[in-house]
Amino acid sequence: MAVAGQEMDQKQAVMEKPQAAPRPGGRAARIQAAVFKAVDELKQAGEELTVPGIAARAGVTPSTIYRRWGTLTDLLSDVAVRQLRPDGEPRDSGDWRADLKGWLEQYAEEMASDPGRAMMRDVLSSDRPENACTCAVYTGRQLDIIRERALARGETPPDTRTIMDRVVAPVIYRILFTHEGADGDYAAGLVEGLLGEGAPQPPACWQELSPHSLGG
Amino acid sequence: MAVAGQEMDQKQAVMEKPQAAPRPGGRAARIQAAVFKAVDELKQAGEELTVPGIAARAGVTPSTIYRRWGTLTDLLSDVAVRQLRPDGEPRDSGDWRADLKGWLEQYAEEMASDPGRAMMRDVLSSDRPENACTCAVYTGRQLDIIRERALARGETPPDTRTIMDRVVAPVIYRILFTHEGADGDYAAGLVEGLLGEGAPQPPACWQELSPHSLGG
DNA sequence: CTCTAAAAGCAAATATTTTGCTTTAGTGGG
DNA sequence: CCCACTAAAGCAAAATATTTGCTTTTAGAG
Repeated sequence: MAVAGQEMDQKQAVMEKPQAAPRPGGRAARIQAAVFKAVDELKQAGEELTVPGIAARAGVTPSTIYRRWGTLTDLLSDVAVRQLRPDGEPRDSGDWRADLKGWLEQYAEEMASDPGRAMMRDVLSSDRPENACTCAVYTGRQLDIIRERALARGETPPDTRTIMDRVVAPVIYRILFTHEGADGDYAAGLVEGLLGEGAPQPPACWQELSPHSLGG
Repeated sequence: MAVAGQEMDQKQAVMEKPQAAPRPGGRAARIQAAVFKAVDELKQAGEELTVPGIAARAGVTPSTIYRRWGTLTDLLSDVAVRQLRPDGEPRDSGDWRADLKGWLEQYAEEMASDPGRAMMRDVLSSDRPENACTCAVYTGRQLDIIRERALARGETPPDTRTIMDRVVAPVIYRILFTHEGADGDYAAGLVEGLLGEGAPQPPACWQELSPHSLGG
């Protein structure tokens, strides 16, 4: 029983448990795919999304899910990041401002939609900071693309961090915290304001506090 | 049994079920307080926060909690908003930039702390948009105070919406999505950049995608 | 081909959530 | 002040979900 102690230690030192992608191509991957698909389908169907339900649909036993993901929340978080991955590059219109406006408008619309909100919530609800971070990385990459093209054309776009701060962050904040959409005008206004002054639309939600549960 | 139909209808038309504060001052309020206190205490103690556990500590039956709040998530959301209520006014230093920097630095630190993150997560995880909205309102009010004072002194601060977009949103986005803190320099940089150009610190988190669950 | 270890299946044990019914506590009318 | 009424709490049984110990399968290494 105590045969290969040192070798074990070496192995453990090297291994870095990559959460949910152990032996790529094998059974693990198949099951992961089945589970993700099951979640997608149940979401589509408007079903209730319970672990037993997902397991049944995936043809898998619940304990498999519990052991791999821990909680429903974490599973949904993983599913959401996957769905948030951008499917293509931002359109190239020959001008970075236009590119950015176009991209942002679509991005804002997606994120403000009910499924978009749900995905963000799922990502943020789990205790997996990597997932939230991945979302930001995806966004940053899209912006980088717009930016690289601009630089190649000799334009001088602000750096990605600035765009995140000035344009992405306000849109997301608005969606998450004010329950307002972030419509085209608002988005365009943010882009206009990117360099120098800019104060577009007024807010709305913060007129009245819900008395709700604030009593004490 | 069908005696007072019309009167019933009138009553129902007037009532607007205010989620969790029904007959103020009575039993309902006492129980709400007991439950909130129980949650606080268990959080303090680092306990696990289950509905049965909270119910036990509050001296209440679990079904009471389930019927009033629906889910643990919603209860925690309510608790979190209460804790996020600001305890005082921002300091008055005689200059709005300084006020804002001071306030923001403290705000960012609070929100970036583990309890702060947990509270934001709790608020955003529930399907109670009012709660998230309330957070934004609280923040807006603090900013309004700084701003009103500035106006009274004859200064010309940007409007609250702009401050939210340019200063609050980036800080929160950073905390939620990049798992970085938002330190004093970063915050100060945002305030400096409020009018005109400004591009402080570099990011960090978005160097590498976690391979985790992005396989397919 | 065999051996090993990680991961899946299975089923029993726990824990949680939901639900129907009963009891209690505020509220308004007499 | 007492009574009737209603909303909410308590209780306990039923339904669900989660955890856990053990067995079986499977992919990969020798």
